[in-house]
Amino acid sequence: MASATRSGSLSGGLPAASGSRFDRRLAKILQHATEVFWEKGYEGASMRDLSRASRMSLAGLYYYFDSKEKLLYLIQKYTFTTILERLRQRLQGVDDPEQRIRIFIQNHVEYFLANQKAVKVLSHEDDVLRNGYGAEVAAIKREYYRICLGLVDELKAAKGLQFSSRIAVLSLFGMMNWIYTWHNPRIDANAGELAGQMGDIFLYGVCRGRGSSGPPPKRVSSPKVRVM
Amino acid sequence: MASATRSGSLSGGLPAASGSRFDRRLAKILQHATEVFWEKGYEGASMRDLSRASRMSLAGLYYYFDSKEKLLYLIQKYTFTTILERLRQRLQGVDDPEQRIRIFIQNHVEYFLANQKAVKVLSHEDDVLRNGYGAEVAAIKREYYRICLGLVDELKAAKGLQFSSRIAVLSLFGMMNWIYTWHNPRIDANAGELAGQMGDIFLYGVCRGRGSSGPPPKRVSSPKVRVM
DNA sequence: TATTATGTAGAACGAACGTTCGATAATCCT
DNA sequence: AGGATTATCGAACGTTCGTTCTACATAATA
Repeated sequence: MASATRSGSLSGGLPAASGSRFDRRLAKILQHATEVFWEKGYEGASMRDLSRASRMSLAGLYYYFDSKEKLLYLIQKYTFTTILERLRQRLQGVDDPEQRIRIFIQNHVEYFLANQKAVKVLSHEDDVLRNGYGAEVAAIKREYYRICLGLVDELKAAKGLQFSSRIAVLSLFGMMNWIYTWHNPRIDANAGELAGQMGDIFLYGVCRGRGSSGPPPKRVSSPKVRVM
Repeated sequence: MASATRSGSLSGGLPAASGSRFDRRLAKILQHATEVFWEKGYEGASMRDLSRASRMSLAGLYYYFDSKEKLLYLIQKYTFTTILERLRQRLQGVDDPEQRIRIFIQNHVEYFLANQKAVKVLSHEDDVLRNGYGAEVAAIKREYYRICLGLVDELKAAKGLQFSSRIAVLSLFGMMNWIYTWHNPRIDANAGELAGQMGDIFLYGVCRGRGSSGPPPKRVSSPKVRVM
């Protein structure tokens, strides 16, 4: 008789680490669960794995949330909400469209590198949440996408460019979201440098590419190929 | 007493659809399995799901392969081998570095869109294969990456550019591999157009970005942020 | 200190999991 | 046609799954 929806600060607003005893314990469990989901994937991770990682009995876990699915929901919602909140803060007071896009990239990459495990669980277990939970996380994600789309549209307007905002934005997300599959902190650049380089590729790419001045690029003709 | 390693053409070289009765049946099963893995993920899909999709009994399936893991291996190896083989064919006889990169992108995007389901199973279930199977697929993937890295290095040499090939290539892979998460055939451009736009972003991006002429881009200073 | 919330654990539930076995049906050769 | 090989099946194996029940410990309140 308790669990899940009661969480004072976690389920409603944010921070997890401050708050009631309940909240703090739940936050710890979420951290451990994130690690396990990161290692084995959501479906591949068993409640017994989570129990072992949290050093709490199987039954004890269910005092804090009422299903494995809700656990994933809490992780995803918390992670995404945090990214979005920070972005809004950093965007305040900056007007130059190019700079605003750089801030977006910087914020995204920085968070992704600092919280690789959480964001893998966010990206990789994208479509396992059903119904209400899924819809809620999807809504936050859509809002985040919409903001980036807005930034790109501002840039287009300011510079008089013409290209598909949708494809540009989704390509940018691809660059950034893929990082978790390859980044090696021992050999790869840090977040700032990485964000800078991706920012360069993206900004120079869309400013010069298609619709702007310069000769039309030579495209590739696609041969007829049998598929599968 | 049969299964798996006997497959004449599937396990050794390619085509799946031509060959012995055994091979043809196995190919059909693989297609159905791909669909199921695509829907539910590898861990989330049960052998009973596969049985239902293939309209063959649970036991009957095991006549064709000896474990669920091997099934995933067959799908991944076949898919990846095909992409690589086509790339090699298309690259033959083309010398211009920029054009060669455009061919790479075109080939990748085209295959990804034509085989979205197989490709998701390839990307998404990247690290579930263990030991021998995992190593073999990883080797093909590394070879594919190495080719792309080579193309970018050719471009750098030809144009006297300076930037991190590794980051550039991995960003490009990110753009392309992310497609399966968002592409909607009803509203999004076809493969050729998509490949063209991504090619533009990438090529203009790396040619102008960092190290080339022009003013150094204004970067973003990263504020101190608490994380988690 | 007695009493009430709050937190934890052991053991078990039924269901679903991947896999195997022995028997049967379909197909192929001669 | 008849025997051998190839393909398929129902039924079950032993595990592991997510979840729940009941009982017990700890902390907060009075």
